[in-house]
Amino acid sequence: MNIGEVAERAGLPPKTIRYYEDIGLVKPLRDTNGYRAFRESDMHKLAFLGRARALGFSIEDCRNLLALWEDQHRASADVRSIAKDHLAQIETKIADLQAMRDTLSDLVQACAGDDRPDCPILKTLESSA
Amino acid sequence: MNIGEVAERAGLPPKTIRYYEDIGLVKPLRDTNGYRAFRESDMHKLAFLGRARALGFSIEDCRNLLALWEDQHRASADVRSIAKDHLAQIETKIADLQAMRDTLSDLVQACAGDDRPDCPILKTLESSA
DNA sequence: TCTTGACATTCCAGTGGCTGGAACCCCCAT
DNA sequence: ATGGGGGTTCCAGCCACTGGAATGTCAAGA
Repeated sequence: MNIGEVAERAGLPPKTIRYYEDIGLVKPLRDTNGYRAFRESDMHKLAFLGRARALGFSIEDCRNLLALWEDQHRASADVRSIAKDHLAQIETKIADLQAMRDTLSDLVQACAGDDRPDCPILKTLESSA
Repeated sequence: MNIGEVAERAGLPPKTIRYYEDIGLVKPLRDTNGYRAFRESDMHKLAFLGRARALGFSIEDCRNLLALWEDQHRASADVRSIAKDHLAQIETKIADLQAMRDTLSDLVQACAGDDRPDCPILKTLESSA
């Protein structure tokens, strides 16, 4: 399988796949012409990576998840722990963003948005958000 | 005012302030010894930037907000428009993160997290999230 | 006066996770 | 032979810093 087909099937851009090889996440074989030759197993790994990345896992998390996935003797606790940590980070991010949103939303509400210079948004940025 | 004091008062690391000068957001004077000499006005700009960044505005947004702030004849509509666009992006990010959180939360719930290899998290990553 | 230590300076490199682009090679159909 | 659509490599850039090295400056204490 060439990179184009894998890209199609895994739903990842070829560039990303090359990058993943670069950083050692997949190790496709090579045809005599130098083209990457992906096995089914490479495809599955890439699809796995695509899904993990879509859930926001970092590349390093993905690397670890992949290793656990391939390890028959893994403990599900290890997987769960990675996911839980990640979940906590996401919760934090959501909370941060919600705080921003609330503030911003108030400010946008309060601003007339006309052609006059008077602006509560700038006033707030000027001194204490 | 030296960079250390400004950093303290504006709540930004010295490195960040140097960076902001690099990209032209502030233009402090220089003492004869080569040290940056910040005026009160530089300090206020930096504090403004710190608050805008804390609300998640991009550097380019900050640049524009700063220009509007300094423009006596600005229209508040221009400020509001930047804030509204940014707000919309934040809403999108929140929604994305919430979707991730929901999925992850379900998966973490479903995973026993013991020493056995059976793991619904990996199963999901293996085929369709 | 000398030294120490806390400041300051510049410049280069790295972070994460790609993405764009240039310059080139390969293969198949016309 | 030619054209087009693959593939390859490598280098650079994105964003917003951050770390670190090598060096310079200043004020206070022995």
